[in-house]
Amino acid sequence: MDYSPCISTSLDLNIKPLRVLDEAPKREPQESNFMDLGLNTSVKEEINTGALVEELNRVSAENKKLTKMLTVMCENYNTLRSQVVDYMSKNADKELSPSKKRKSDSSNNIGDNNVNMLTNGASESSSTDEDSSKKPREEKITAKISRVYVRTETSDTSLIVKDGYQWRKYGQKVTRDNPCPRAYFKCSFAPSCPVKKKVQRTAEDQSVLVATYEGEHNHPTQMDETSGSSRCMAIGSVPCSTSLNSSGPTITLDLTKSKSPIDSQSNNNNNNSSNSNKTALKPKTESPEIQRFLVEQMASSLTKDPGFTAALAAAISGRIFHQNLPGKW
DNA sequence: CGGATTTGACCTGCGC
DNA sequence: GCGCAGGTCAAATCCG
Repeated sequence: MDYSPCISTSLDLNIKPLRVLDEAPKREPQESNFMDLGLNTSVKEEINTGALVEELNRVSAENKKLTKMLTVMCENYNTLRSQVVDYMSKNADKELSPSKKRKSDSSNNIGDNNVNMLTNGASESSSTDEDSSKKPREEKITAKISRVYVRTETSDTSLIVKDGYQWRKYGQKVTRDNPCPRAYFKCSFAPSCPVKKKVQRTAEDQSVLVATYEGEHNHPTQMDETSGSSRCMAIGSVPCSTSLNSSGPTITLDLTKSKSPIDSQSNNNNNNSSNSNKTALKPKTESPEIQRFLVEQMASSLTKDPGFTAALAAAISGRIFHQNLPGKW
């Protein structure tokens, strides 16, 4: 994942309404009052323009610097995340290879078993054949298996993984290799939906729930039902949702919240459209059109906000004003 | 009262 | 064939 190319971090501060650059000669009368230092108009304007250009260069250099810092941060985040993914994969292999595992089980977790975990959210997916021994052969082949790791509060004893679907618990069992009970769920949102889910805490870290999904939903999520086909509840204002559907996981980041991006992405599983081994845990990489749309939405939200534009105008004019006063800044 | 959850019994597949 | 373990069923129970 690479966030930096997705969104340009350069601020396109459209300060035209302020008329400080291209319309400096047409300054308002009151504007000249506080800068009248006895110089003639053309000299003053020259000085002001030069100062503005200088300031603009400075701000754009600062902007570049911040962009670079953000890129570095993203890279560091990616590196750390991949380390976590590796670590979890190793742990999952260990956990799922007891000596007396059933034949079908032990063969499942070799190979394309992508397991991921986020520190506080959910994650991941893969297509494995896990737990398929009970099913007829054709189901074994076609059933899509994915696994999601969800970190919960240790005090939270419920085996509930919120993923946008409605589940009905039909059984619970204590398994041999894990003292924590495993809960069995069926999708109850659509009566004909064949999807099943197993949820169990990991033996190593009981704050981590492992949800194993089996099959494909033949219906939309509840969120899809209530808000149309859009998986994002409000792209322009308060965007954030996570959901699963038959075509794969959907992650929408809520940029208005202070939580870390990690918290906002979850349930990145069920890449059912393909059986190939996927790199899990990617936030949904939208098409360039959608990315552009999101950026435009953000920009328009900001520019339409009178408070923001007023504050921006005040800040810029304030800095310009102060720069023309010696001893300040 | 109806839907969801719990839980013991039963079923099925696998290893020995 | 037997025993074990995981998965499912369904009656009992809970809860809003």
